Amino acid sequence: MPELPEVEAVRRQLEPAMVGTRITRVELRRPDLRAPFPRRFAQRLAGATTTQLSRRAKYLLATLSSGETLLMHLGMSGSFRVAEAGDSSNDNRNPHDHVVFHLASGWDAVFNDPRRFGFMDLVRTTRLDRHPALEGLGPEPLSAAFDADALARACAGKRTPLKSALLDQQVVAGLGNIYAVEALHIAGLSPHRQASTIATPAGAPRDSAHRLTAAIKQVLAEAIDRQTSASYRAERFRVYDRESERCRRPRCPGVIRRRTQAGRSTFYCPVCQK
DNA sequence: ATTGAGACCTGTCGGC
DNA sequence: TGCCGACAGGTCTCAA
Repeated sequence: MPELPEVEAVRRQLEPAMVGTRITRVELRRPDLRAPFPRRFAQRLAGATTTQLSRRAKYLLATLSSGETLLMHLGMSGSFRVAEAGDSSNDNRNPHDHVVFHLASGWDAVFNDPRRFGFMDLVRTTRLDRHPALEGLGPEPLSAAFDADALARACAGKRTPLKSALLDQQVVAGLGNIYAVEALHIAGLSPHRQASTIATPAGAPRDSAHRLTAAIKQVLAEAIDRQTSASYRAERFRVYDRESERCRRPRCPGVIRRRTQAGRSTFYCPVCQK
């Protein structure tokens, strides 16, 4: 599920239950996810209060009163639910509930992750930026730091397909397969063109870089709105998962195609994406 | 240095 | 109905 907008939705869901609240106890139901939990994970969290819950790219960061920060990634299948205390123990435990944060407020924050590609670590807050998971990340796509100049600079000289470049978290941090493909469709750019073609040889942005930057911001902002709005209409993608269906661009006669790029499915309209 | 392929896991879905 | 392969919204590692 989780690209940037979904992670942001999880953050907003967790925030009221966690922030300003003490973690009374942590239940670890297995020793690892993608990697082993850090040593004494549960003990180090117990008694700490979460002062802030923030997001960087697809990572969640819980700043703790203990001077440490809990760094979390949802992988492909990770999710949280906030449950009535006790609702996750007893017989109500779902399969793949791997971590339960018992909170002083009486809520439990339960982490569930069938595929276990998720990740959790505890880091000294002062050394957070030097954590390997975070230090290489590119700009936040919704921040002012991410503009056509930044995108063009990051793509200049890259021989990979444009879509692969968008999935590179050093180019822009937080896009995943769905929204990369959606943004390219909005911008009218082929996923297969070489990434460097959106920049001049000197690394300045071409018109395509401006369009792509705007499209990325638009698609992410819309997705965040949709996640948080009550009137959530499931599935409103332009191209993702729409192979053989009509292109949604007004008056475009194209039919959506699917091709595998770097092991991932790419969906695009061969008519209006150049 | 880049870039692509494979690996990590489990669940689900379509076809036979 | 049951089995089997393909595929899933992410990232890391390794070899060319």
